[in-house]
Amino acid sequence: MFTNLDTNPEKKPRLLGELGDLSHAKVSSGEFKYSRGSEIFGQAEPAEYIYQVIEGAVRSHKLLADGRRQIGAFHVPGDIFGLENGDCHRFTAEAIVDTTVRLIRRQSVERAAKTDPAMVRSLLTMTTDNLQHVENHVLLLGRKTSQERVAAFLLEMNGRLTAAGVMVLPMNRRDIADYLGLTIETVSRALSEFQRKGYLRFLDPLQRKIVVLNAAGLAELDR
Amino acid sequence: MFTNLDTNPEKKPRLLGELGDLSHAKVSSGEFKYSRGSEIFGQAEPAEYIYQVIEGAVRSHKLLADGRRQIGAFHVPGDIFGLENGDCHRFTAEAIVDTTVRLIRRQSVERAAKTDPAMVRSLLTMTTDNLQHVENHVLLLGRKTSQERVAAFLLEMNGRLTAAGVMVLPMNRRDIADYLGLTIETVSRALSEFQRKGYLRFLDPLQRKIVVLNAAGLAELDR
DNA sequence: CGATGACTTGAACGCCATCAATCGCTGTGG
DNA sequence: CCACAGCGATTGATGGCGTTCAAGTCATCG
Repeated sequence: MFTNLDTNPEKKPRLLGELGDLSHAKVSSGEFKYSRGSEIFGQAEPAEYIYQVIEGAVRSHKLLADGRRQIGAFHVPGDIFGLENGDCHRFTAEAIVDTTVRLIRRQSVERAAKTDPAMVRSLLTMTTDNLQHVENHVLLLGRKTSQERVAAFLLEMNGRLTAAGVMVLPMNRRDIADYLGLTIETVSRALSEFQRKGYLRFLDPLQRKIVVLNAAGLAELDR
Repeated sequence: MFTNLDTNPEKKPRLLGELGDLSHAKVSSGEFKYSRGSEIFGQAEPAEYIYQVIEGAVRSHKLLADGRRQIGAFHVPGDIFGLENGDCHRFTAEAIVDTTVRLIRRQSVERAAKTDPAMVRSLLTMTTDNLQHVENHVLLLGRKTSQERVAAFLLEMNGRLTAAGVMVLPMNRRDIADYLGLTIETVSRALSEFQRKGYLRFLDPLQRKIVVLNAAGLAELDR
């Protein structure tokens, strides 16, 4: 699954390259800031823009009628989100911390796609990457134990937001729990267990700054 | 989620239309039969073909090292599966019953896509539909109770393979359980419970032929 | 300071998994 | 034809993993 065990991988993933495709073309784009906790778009709203995180972090989620929440993905700098083929957003997106995003008018992408086949290709590639992530998440949610889930989460985030050997999580335990289909207590217990095993170390009292000491050990647990 | 409550919907979903796009174009295709239980392609194998179910049923799954299985989707007549953007299959696909599929050389689709922008569009639409299904499944696996999962499954299948008011499930309880992230016993208990409530009726001793008597009741449970 | 929010830790509960027995049907061979 | 094995499914008993409920700690902020 998330087999990226590097402690210091390339910062910007290929999606930035993809947006390169979008941005150099004749598509209009601008920037916008969202403060911590604010909604960027809501589920079932018409999709007017496509977004790319410049700074900060975003979560995309679905809600059940009684408030149960499932987070589908976290978006960190470089990631594109809110890309829809249909007319409406299928998730609600919120800024986890103060966040700057680039906005691209969906209409202008559509227009560009009409004349530029490479653009449609690009959209297809991004959608497929997205699909692949969600498919792996289905396996995690359907069949993995709580420890395996938390280990997988750490490995995923370790690959995506580690700098100078330290991973700084922008999201709280509730967000993690709702991403992994668990409760905050279970997430907390798994993290404590990993610490006791010497797989990781916390650098701050809030325990959001994490050094992974034994990625192979975590990968062993994930499997 | 799966809000199709019709007991007798259009047999062939839009995907057939999509493949229409594929088949009328200059892409080579043929037919092939797989017997019950046989593998159509394996995870991580190079993707040489794209498939459409003509008759029968197919399951796509991922495995963990110790044998735990997660079924990502069931494919019934009209459905396309095995469509990859990358080089390799991300699931293993097996025939649930004796099954006839149409094979389309992936290469010929790729070639057609180079010259025909509508073809890429078509691929994008199919991938997006796929993505949407998996996104809903993530919510189900992450946050729904066992009864809600089974109810959602029944409603989904009711929309896809009901004829003359009767839904005939091609898959056994193990397949259903591995699709819903449950055990066969839990699936069985939920179905018995629904029968007791008068939401459905079994027509055969194997309890694969089902008449849904109260789809609204099931939808209530799903939510 | 007292209040609040994020996180951890402990104890008890409950949903679903596990283990096991049984039922009904199918196919096979004496 | 019947005995019997085998498969798929249901049903019951029990147990465990993760949830729920409840403190408790620590840091921040008014």
